[in-house]
Amino acid sequence: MLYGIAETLKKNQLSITDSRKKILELFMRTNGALAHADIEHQSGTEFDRVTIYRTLQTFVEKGIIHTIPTADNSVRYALCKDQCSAGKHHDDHVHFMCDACGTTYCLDHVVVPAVVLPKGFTVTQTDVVISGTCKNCVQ
Amino acid sequence: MLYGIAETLKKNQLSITDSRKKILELFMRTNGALAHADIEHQSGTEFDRVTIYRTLQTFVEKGIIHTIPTADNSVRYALCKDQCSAGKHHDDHVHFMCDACGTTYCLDHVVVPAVVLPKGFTVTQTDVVISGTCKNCVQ
DNA sequence: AATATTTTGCAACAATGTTGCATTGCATTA
DNA sequence: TAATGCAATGCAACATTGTTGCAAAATATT
Repeated sequence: MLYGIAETLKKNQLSITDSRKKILELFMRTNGALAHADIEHQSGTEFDRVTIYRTLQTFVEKGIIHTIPTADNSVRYALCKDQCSAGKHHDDHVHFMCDACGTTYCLDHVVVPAVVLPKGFTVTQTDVVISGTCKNCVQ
Repeated sequence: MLYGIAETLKKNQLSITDSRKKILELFMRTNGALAHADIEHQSGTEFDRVTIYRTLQTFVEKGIIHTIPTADNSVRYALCKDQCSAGKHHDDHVHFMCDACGTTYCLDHVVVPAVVLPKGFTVTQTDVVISGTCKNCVQ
């Protein structure tokens, strides 16, 4: 992680509040992606559900985190790397979701191969979503 | 489309009912993918919401339709081609969702490039989700 | 046509997400 | 560092989406 918590919030012109610090910290401590429910549980009853929703929204808008499409259409969020900027997220991104444990990985070092589209289609974002068994769940 | 409506239902050992016929017909008439809401609107007040949910579930289980992961995590369904079988869906699939009109296309003829994963990861399904502007929305 | 099986609709509920508004907390400036 | 302005929070209420149990209706089977 290149920036600290307070630093990241300041850089994005966000007030430094307890909920934002805690939620951002949670993302920085977590290797994979988080669902809203994960955050709600892990932060206890400390914050209102609405605050968590709004915080996640804000983080997405600022390009601090991004949403991950999953095969089961559950909403998950993960920290963005540097190439993310507000509004415009990663153009290429491989995500892996384990069918067994549900952990979602950002495989940033895996190269997304170029896809050739029919004429008339313009690409703004390519997501590769892989489901399967992760290294911790293979026996 | 290779099979007719009644034929498809029979083949999958499903009773032929009004809701199933109507919903399957809707999918066959539609080029892109459908969200639950689309189906609810297009079939009017004819069927109960619950019936639509259950019909979609059944179709997914039988391999008649499949769900499509989208960048905005909305749930969409589309007809499966022949290679789909119950439980085991397409291994490779490119979907395109237009940011402008929301239409979701199954680009079956577009080849999904192989992705090399780190050791210990086993793949069961690869989805490529592309967002952008479709051929009807480019000016 | 009669019976067995499946599917449907209703009601109730659970989970997820959104909005408005008063209160609280943060940041700014003097 | 105290006072002020602005932004974020919590609460309540609501909207949407999805699920479950069960009696009634429709379909399939004999």
